[in-house]
Amino acid sequence: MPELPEVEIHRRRLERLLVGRRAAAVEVRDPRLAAGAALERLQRLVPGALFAGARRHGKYLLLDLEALPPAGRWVLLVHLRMTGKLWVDEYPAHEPNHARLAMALGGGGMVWFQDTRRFGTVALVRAEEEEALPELAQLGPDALHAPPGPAELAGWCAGSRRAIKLLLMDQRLLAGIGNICACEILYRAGVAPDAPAGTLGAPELVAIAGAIPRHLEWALAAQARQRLLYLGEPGAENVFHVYGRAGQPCPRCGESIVRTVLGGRGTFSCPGCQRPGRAAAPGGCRTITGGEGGAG
DNA sequence: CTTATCCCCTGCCGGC
DNA sequence: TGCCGGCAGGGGATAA
Repeated sequence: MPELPEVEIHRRRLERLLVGRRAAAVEVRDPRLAAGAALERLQRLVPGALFAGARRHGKYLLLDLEALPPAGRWVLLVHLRMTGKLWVDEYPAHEPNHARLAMALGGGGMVWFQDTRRFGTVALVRAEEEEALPELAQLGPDALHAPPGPAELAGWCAGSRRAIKLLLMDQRLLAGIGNICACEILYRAGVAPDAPAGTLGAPELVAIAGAIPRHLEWALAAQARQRLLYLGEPGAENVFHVYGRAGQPCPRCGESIVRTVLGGRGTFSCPGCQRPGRAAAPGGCRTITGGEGGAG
C-alpha cells in the first residue's frame, strides 16, 4: 500500500496534471467501489466539475471538486489502501489492468483508478462536511506536515505498554505511518519495534522524532528519483534498509536482519543495533544519511 | 484499553 | 509443469 510517501507522490502528480482541468464523464467499473446513492452522486456531480485542488492527510487523498452550479464544492475522498493507484494519462490512454473507475477529462485526458485488490475507497462528500467525517476527524496530525517532537511523542508513550511500532502506526495519533515506514523509522532510530512505548527514554524518543521526517524525506526523494508511484513496488529493487531483508546483513552493524510479527504484520529489524542503549543520535555516526539506499 | 485473529481481494513466489 | 500455502504496503469488525 501506499503509505504517506506514496500518497504524497500521488498528490504532487495530481496537482501537476489534474488541478485546473474539468471532468467530462465518470464510469464506475467496480460496483463495490460505488453503488446506489453514492454512484448516482458521482454520475450527477462529476461531469463538468473542476478539479480545484489536491490535498492529503495521512494516507487520504482529498481532491477538491467544484461542481457545476448550483451544486457547489465537493471533495473526492480517496484511500488507496493496499494496491490503489491514480493515473492521469492523455487520450487515448492505455487502460491499466484492474481499472475500477475511469474519468474522462475535458481536454481529452483520462483519469484511472486502478486497484488490483479492490480494497481502495472513493467517496464524494460535501466540502462543508469534510471536517465532520469520522474517518478524517479521528486522524492524528499528518506525519509529514506536523511531525511530533520528542515531547509530544513522550506524551503518547507515557504509561503505554504497546509496542512502539504499533503506536507509530496508530493513525489516531499520527497519520500516515504504515508498516514499511514504521520498520524503517525504528531502524534509523536504533529502537526495537517491540519495545513497550512507556519504557523508552529521552534518547530513544529524540531519535524516533528525528527519524520520522528523515525517513519520509528520504522515501519521497527516492520515489521521485525512480519515478515510482510505489517505492518497492513489485519488480522494483528493494531500496529499504531493513524492510524485506530478513537474513541479509544489517547495513549498519552487519548482524542478520530478522523478521518477526507484530500486530499481525511482518516486522523487520536488526537485533544488533535496535535495542536499549543503541538509540541513534541525530548526526551521530550511526545515523543513516539520506542518499542512496541501493537505488538503481 | 490492548491484543490477536479474521476478513475484505488478487497476484506472486517458493516449495514440493 | 502444476498445485498449494504463505505473504503483501490498508483498515474494520470481532473476540478475548
